[in-house]
Amino acid sequence: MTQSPRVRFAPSPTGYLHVGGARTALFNWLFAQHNGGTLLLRIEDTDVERNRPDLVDGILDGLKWLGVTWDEGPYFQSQRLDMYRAAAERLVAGGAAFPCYCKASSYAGGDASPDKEGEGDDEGPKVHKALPCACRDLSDADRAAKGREGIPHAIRFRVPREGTTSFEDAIFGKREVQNAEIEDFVLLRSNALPTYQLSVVVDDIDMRITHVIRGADHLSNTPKQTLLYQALEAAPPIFAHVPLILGPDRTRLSKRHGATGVGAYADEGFLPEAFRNFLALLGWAPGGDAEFLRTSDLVKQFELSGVSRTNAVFDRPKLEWFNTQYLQKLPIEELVPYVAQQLKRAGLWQEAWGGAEHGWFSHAVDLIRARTRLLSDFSTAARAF
RNA sequence: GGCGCUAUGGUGCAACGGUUAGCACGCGGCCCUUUCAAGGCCGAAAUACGGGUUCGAUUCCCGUUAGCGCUACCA
Repeated sequence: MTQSPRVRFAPSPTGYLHVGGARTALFNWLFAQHNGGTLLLRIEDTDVERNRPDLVDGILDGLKWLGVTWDEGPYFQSQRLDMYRAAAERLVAGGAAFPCYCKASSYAGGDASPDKEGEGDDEGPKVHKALPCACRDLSDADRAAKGREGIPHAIRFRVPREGTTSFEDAIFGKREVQNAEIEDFVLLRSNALPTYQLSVVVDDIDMRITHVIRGADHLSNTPKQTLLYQALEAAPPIFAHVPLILGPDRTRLSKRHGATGVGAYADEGFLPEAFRNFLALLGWAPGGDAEFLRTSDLVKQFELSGVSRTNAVFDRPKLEWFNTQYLQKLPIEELVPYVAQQLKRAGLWQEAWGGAEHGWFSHAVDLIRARTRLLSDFSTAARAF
């Protein structure tokens, strides 16, 4: 029986809501809207080092500006720690995970670069080979001894040494990897805080998520999560990894590329709907040549099958073109509120324009819009009055 | 280094074995306009490379190259 889908957007508060996150949020929202599903918002704040609680409001504001509304949450992983610890204990008890007493910096089980000895691996971590550390096969007595010594430990997943793990991705198709390629990843850090792999799976199971729509940077780690679903005896959701958004130099979009937080676009005077239209077309197409798609069209036509597998470059000129189009074509009564808001922010607003002179005001907006590209252009024009 | 993903003009997409390879942004030119935008018309510009499979490959397979991702007690 197919019940209505449940999806989630799960940002971590380590920065503002950037363009890539905004598009992931938009796709989740469009998917939920199109299918009559539910969108939950979950804050993944388990990394105490990088986590900045003060950034959460900014992310929520960004989503609100974007027009991405959620039905449940926000949930905070930092308030659900007991659940992750219980899951980790369950896995250890069942033999699917084990305590690891290695120091974080000297763990020998990763499969990172086994490059040549001698050449300056300066501050670089130890050379790794895909071999499990000894902790994996410690006897109960040895573990008890380590425990008595008070040696801190992390909990690692016991990845099968043989066989393969596979999952189905709605965008990339069937994926299969050799288990031997997967290291015994950490579930619970020695400070008892969960890693992404553990918390994301525990939450997605608990929150009954049916479709995990997220950035393709998570594609390679999905087998680990598949293994966790199996160990936790839960059915995995349908995964849908969307390609990444790159800067003009084809590297991952970052602060170096200028404004990457959606708040900056709001400040500059972009219309949310134009931004949505532009963003939706970065990695997705309805199948034909149609481009000017109002949000209602986007909702109507959005399908995971139309999502591309190729990374896309963020093209600002095109975003500006979309904005100009919306500025010209939006029904005047839809545009006026945005202009009013813009003028208020610029301190140029006059109360009468919202009351007695409303008719005149909207007529003026209609005349001026023809030569504007950004909402902020109205401020420039308004100073003339 | 290992593993994986991807590959159509500068950019975003369409074409999911058979098209003169289409649309849009941007760029150039012309028209319109007192000017600037918007709009209209025209133009330059692409299937990364090499092998296969096939009557026929942008499309399917293999290799090369390039880019990206993962390989953290980040997410």
